[in-house]
Amino acid sequence: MEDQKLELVKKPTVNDIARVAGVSLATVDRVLNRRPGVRAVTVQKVQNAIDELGYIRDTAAANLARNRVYNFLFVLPDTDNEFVEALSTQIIEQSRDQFIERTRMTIKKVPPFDPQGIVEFLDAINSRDVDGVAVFGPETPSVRDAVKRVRDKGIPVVALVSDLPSSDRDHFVGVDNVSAGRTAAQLMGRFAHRGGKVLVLTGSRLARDHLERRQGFDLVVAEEFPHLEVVASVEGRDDPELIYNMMPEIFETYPDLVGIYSSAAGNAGLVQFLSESKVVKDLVIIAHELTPLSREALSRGTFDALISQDTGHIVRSAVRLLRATSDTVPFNKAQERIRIDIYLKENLPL
Amino acid sequence: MEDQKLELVKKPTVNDIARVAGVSLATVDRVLNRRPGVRAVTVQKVQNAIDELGYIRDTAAANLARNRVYNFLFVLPDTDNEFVEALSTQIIEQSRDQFIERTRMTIKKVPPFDPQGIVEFLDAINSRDVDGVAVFGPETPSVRDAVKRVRDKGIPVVALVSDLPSSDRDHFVGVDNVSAGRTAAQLMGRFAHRGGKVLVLTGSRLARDHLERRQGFDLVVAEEFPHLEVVASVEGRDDPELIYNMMPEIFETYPDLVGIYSSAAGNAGLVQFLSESKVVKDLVIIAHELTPLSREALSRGTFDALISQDTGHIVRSAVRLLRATSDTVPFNKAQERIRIDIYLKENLPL
DNA sequence: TTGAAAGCGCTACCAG
DNA sequence: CTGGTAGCGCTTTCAA
Repeated sequence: MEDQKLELVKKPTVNDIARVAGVSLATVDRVLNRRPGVRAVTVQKVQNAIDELGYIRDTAAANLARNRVYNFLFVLPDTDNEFVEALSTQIIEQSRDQFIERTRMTIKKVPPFDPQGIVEFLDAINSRDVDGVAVFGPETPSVRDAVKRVRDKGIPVVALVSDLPSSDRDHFVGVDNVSAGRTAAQLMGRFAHRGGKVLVLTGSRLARDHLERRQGFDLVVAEEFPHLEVVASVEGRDDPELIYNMMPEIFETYPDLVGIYSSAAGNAGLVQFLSESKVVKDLVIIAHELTPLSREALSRGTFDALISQDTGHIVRSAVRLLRATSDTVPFNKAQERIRIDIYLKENLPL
Repeated sequence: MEDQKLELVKKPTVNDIARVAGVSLATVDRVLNRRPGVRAVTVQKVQNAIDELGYIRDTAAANLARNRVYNFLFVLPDTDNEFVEALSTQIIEQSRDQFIERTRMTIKKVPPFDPQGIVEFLDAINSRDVDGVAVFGPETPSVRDAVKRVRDKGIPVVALVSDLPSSDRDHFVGVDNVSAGRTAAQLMGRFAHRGGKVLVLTGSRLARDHLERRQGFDLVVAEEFPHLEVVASVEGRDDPELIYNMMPEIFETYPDLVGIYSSAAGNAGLVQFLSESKVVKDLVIIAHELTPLSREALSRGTFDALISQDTGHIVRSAVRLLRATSDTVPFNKAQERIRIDIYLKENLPL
C-alpha cells in the first residue's frame, strides 16, 4: 500500500535503474540511448530494471544535459497569398516561444508550382544542421523522391497542409481535404435555396489539396442536392488578378449561377469583382481559410461561410510532431488532429 | 556581428547574470525569485544585468532543480451527462502525459445545481497541497465569494466552460456562449426553409452558459430571420428522462414547430422521443457538444448541426493557464482561445 | 566493456 | 545581507 503510493508519487530515475540493475549510471545511459559497447547480458539486466520500475525518461532533464537544440526547417511556396502568409506569420511569432523550448525554426520559400525548386532545396539539406523539415508542396514524383532522400538521411519530414502520402513522410499536418470539400458542399446545398448551377474555383491541378476538395464537393452535391449542378471547374492559380479577369466571362457563360465554391486562394480577385458588379447578387459563396480579407467578406455578407484550418495549430503541431519523431517518443494523436473549422460571421474568433 | 549571432544562438543563464552583475549565483537566484534579504543596490545591479542580457528563465531547469510538482484540482458537477463525462475522460487520459510533465490532476465531483456543495469544497482547499483549481459551476454569489477566498489563499483559479467573471477568477477557459447561441441561430435560420416556431431547450436558470446561449440565439433570430419565431424556452435540467417526458406536451402546444435548439445537455431524451414519434419530422435540430450520442444523431440526420467545444483543448488549456499563473509567466493567448466548433456530418473528426 | 566524475541551468541550504 | 556548494535527472568525457 505504502509502496504503491510512493511509486505513484515519485517516478523512477536513472539512478534507480542503476541501483536495481547493479551497474553504473553510464551503462544505464548507454542502454537507454542504444549506444554500443555493452554486453548483451548487461543490456538485459538494465532492460529488466527499466521494465520492472516502469521507467519514463525525463526529456526536459535530458535536453538540459545534452544542451540539445532542435533546428527545424519550414519549406513554403513563395507566393503572396494570405494563407501562406498566415502560416509564415505563425512560424515567426511562435519562434520566440519555441526558442525558449530549445527549438529554432527557419522558413525557406521556394517558387510556387515548381517541383524542381523544392527538390533542389531538399537535396541540399544536411543532417548536421537540420533536425526536421516541414514541407508544403505539390505531390509530384520528383518531390516525393526528394522527400524520401531527406528521410534516408535520418531527418524527419512532415507534410504541411497538402499531403504527400506516397513520399513516406513521417506525418501529415493538415485537414482531410476530401472532407473539407464535402463540408463545403453540405453548406452550399443547405444555404442555396433556389436551384441552379454552382461554380468551383480551384487553384492548380498539381495541388493535391485542391483536387481533393473538388472531389469531395462533387460527391456530396451529386448525392444530396439534386437541385444543384456543379459546372466545369475553373483554375485560378491562386492569383487574384487572374481570377478577377476571368469572372466576367464566367458569368456570361453561366448567367444562372447560384453559388461559388472558392476552394483555393486568390479570394481578393473574387471579392473585388463581386463588389464592383451590379448584376451579380444573391449568390451563396463558400471560401477557404480565415484571413483578414475573407473575414471582412464574411462579416459583410459577401461570403456566406468559410472552411478553414487553424494555422497556429498547424505550426505547433508540426513542431511537436517533428520533435517527437526526432526523439522517437510517442505523441498525443487527438491533439495533433487538425480540425476542419467552419466559420459563420457569428463564430469568428475575436 | 559575431556577437549578435552568438546572442541569438545561446541564451544567457544565471551564471552570465552573476558574472555581469559581479555577485554570486545565490544572490541572482534571490533577486530572480523575489526573495528577501538583498540590499536595494544589489537588487538593482542584478536587475540591470538581467535587462541588459535579455535573460529568460529556463523553466524546465528550474522545475528540475526544485523538484516541483503541480497539483491541480478539477471541480465538476456530479452528473452523468455526456459532456461532463467527456471532460472527465480527458482529464484522466491526459493525466498520464501530464504526470511526465510534473503535473498531477485530481477530479472532484460536487452535486450539480448545488452552489453550497461547491462552496464547502472550495473552502476546504489548502494551498499546501493544491497549486491550482479549475471550476465548472454556477455563478451564484456564494460560489463567487468562495472562488475569491481560494484566490486570496494564493491559489490560481480558472473558470471552466461557464464563466465566473464576478469572481475575479484568473482566467476563463471556454467559449463565448452568446456567440455560440448566435451561431446556432444563424444555422437554424439558414437551414429552416419554411417559416414557423422554434423551441429552445435549456438546462438551468442558474447556469450562465445556458442563459448566454439563449440570449445570443434570440438576438440573431430576431434580427435576421423574421420567418422564425422563438417560443418560451423549456428547462430540461440536463435530464434526458425529464426531457423525454416533456416532449409530447410541447408538440401539443406547438404543432407547427419547425426547429429545436437544444442548448444544454440531456439530448438522449430528445433523440429517443424523435425516434419513437411518427408525427414529428422535417424538424431542423441544432444541439450542443460532440458526444457519442450526438455524433450518432448527426450522422443519421436526426440532428442537422452541432455547436461544440473541444474538451481535450479545454483541459490542456486549463492546465497550461494554471501553470502559467502559478509561475507568473506569460502564455500564448491565441493558443488558449477555445473555438466555437461547428460540426456537420461531413466534418466529424475520425 | 564498464565506471567515476563533471556539468547542463537553476534552487536551496548552510556558513559567515 | 551574501556566497559557497550540493543536487535535481540526465549525458558525456576520460580512464580504467
